[in-house]
Amino acid sequence: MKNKITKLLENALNVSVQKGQLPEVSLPYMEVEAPANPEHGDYAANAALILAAQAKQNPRKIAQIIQENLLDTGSIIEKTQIAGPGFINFFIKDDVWQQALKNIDEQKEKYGFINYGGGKKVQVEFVSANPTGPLHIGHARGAVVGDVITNLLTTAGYRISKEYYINDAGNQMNNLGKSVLLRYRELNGEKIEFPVTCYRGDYIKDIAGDIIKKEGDKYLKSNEEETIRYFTRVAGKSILEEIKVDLRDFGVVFDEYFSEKELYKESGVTRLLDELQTQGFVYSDGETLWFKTTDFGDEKDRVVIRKNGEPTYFAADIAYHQNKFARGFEMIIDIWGADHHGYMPRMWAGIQALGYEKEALKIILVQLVNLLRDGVPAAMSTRSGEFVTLREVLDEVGRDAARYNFLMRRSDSHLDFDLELAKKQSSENPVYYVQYAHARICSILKMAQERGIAIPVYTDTDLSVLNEPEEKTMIKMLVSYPETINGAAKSLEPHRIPFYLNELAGVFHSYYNKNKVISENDQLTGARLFLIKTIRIVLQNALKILGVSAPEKM
RNA sequence: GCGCCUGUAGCUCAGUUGGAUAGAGCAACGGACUUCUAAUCCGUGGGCCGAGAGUUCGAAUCCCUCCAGGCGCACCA
Repeated sequence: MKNKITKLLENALNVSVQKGQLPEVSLPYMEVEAPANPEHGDYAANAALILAAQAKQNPRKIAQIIQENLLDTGSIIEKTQIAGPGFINFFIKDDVWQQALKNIDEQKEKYGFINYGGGKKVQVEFVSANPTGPLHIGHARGAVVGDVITNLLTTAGYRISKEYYINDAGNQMNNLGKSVLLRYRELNGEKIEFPVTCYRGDYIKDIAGDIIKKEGDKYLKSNEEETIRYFTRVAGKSILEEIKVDLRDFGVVFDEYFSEKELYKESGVTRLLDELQTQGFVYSDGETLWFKTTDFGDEKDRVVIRKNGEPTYFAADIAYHQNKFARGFEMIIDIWGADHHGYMPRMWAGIQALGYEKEALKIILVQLVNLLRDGVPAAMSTRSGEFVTLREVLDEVGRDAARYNFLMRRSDSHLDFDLELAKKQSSENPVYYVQYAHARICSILKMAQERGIAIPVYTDTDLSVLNEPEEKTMIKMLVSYPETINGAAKSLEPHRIPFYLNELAGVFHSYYNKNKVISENDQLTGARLFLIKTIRIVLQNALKILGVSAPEKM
C-alpha cells in the first residue's frame, strides 16, 4: 500500500517537472507513513517539505502542485488534503482495505513474505561459544536474536544459512582437558590443587566420572600431554552435544557447525597468511608476524603469528570468514557479545584485505545480560562454575517467555534478567498477552463452528459493515504487517515484531471487550469472523518468526 | 588517557531513520465477569527526552562540548 502511494507521488512529481511547474529536482527519498492522528489520513507524505529547500518555494505551494498532478490510476484514493506545513495526506477508499483483507486470507501462512532480499544468499553466524561448558543465560540472548534474525530474513526473501563456529582450538580447550584430568585424579583418590585457570563446574566431574566408568584408571600413569589431548577431545565432544540439545530445546537449530580445528587441519590458516603476504599486508619484526590492519582504519596493527610460532585466534577468524565468502555468501552477518566490539575494525580490515566490501559483513552486537537474583547481581563465570545455565532458564521460565523476554528489547540495550522476577511474573509476561489474543480468536471461531455458523470466505462476506474504529485500526495494522517485516529485516531489528504484536493484541483485546463477534446480525457476524480470521493469520505468522508458540487454548 | 554503547514517566523500555499534541507495560488509585476465555478491559495521575550551545520550516532523533553508567583498549578467545 505504502509502495503504491510512493509511486503515485513519484509520477506526480515527474509530471510537475515536465510541465515546468517545478524546477528540476532530485528527490533523495520521500517518506510515506501512517500518521498517529487519524485526522491526518491513512498515509501522509512529507515530499513537499523535503523539496522546499531545493525548489526554493513554499512547501504548501509545492504540495498543491503535486496534488494537482496526482493520477490515481488504480483508483485507490478517496481524497487527499494538504495540511500543516505542507504534508500531503491520503485517504484510502474502503473497498481497497477490504480487498487487502481478502489478500491476507488467501495467502495465509505466506502472508508477510516479501521479496526484499531478492533471494540473496546470506550466512548468519551466532552463539559460537567454545565448548568448555554448558550455555548460560548470556549465550541465550544471542541465540534468540540470531535465530529470529534468520527467520526474519527468510521471511524477507533471503536464502539463509545458520552457522555455529566451534572454537575448539587453543588454550581454553587445553584448560578444559587439564581440568578433566585433575578431576579424574581426584576421583581416583589423589589430593589435588585446583588452579584458577581451570574449569570448576560439576559437569567436569561428570565427564571425568564417565571416563572412569568406561576406561578405568589407566590414564593415571600415561603420558600427561597425550592424556590431556585425549580428555580435551572427549570433553569437547560431550559438551558440544549437550549444547546442541539445549539449543534445540530452546528452538534454535543450526544448518552448519564449523570447526576451528578442521580449519587448521586443511591448512586454511596457512593459505590465508600466504595470500595476505603476497598482497603485501603482512610484515615480520623478526619474531612475530603482523597484519597491517591500520591500512583499513584499525588503530594499531595486529599479530597473526605469535612469537611461539602459532597463529592467533584472529588469523584463524579471517581464514574462517574467507571460507564463508568462498562458499558463495553475498552477505555475512556475525552476532557477537558486545564485549567484543573492539574486535570489529580488525575483522573488517581482514575481509577488505581479501577484496570484499566492508558492507558485506554486518556485525550485530548483543549486550551482555546482567543476571540478577532478587535484585542482587549474580556472579557469572564459566570458569568458576557459578552461572545460571540456559537449561535452568528453560526449565524455570519456559521457552516462550524466555524467548519473548529477550526479543522485546533492542539487542544493543543493556538487559537485566532477574530470575526470581521472571519466574514470579511469568503469568503477567507480555508474551501471554499476545498468545491470549490468539487463543481468544480460536475460541470464538470454535464457538461459531459449534453453533453451525459457517466460517466465512471472502466472496460471500460484505466487509463494508466493519465500521467500528477498532476494526479500521486493526485492518490498517494487518495491512501494514509486511511493512513491519520489511523495516525489521532492513534494520536487522527483531524487537520490532514483538512491539507490533503487542499493539495488535492490545487493539484486539479492547475491541473484544466492547463488541460481540457472534451476534444476531448474520451479516455483521460474518464480517467480524472474517476479520478475526485474518488477525489470527498475522498473529500466527509473526509468532512463528519469533519461535514462540500460538496456543489455541490457555 | 583513547574508542564503542547507553541515558526518555517511580521502574523496565518503544519512538516507523528529521515530522504534526513524546507512547506502552509494570507499579499506584478507582471501576467492569448472568457475556464469544477477567492471562482481559475502562478510567485517573505521572515528563526540562542527562545538561548546554548549534544546524532548519521542524530536533528525543543530526553536529559540537560536557556529565553519568556499562564495555573494550593482548602474541586470550
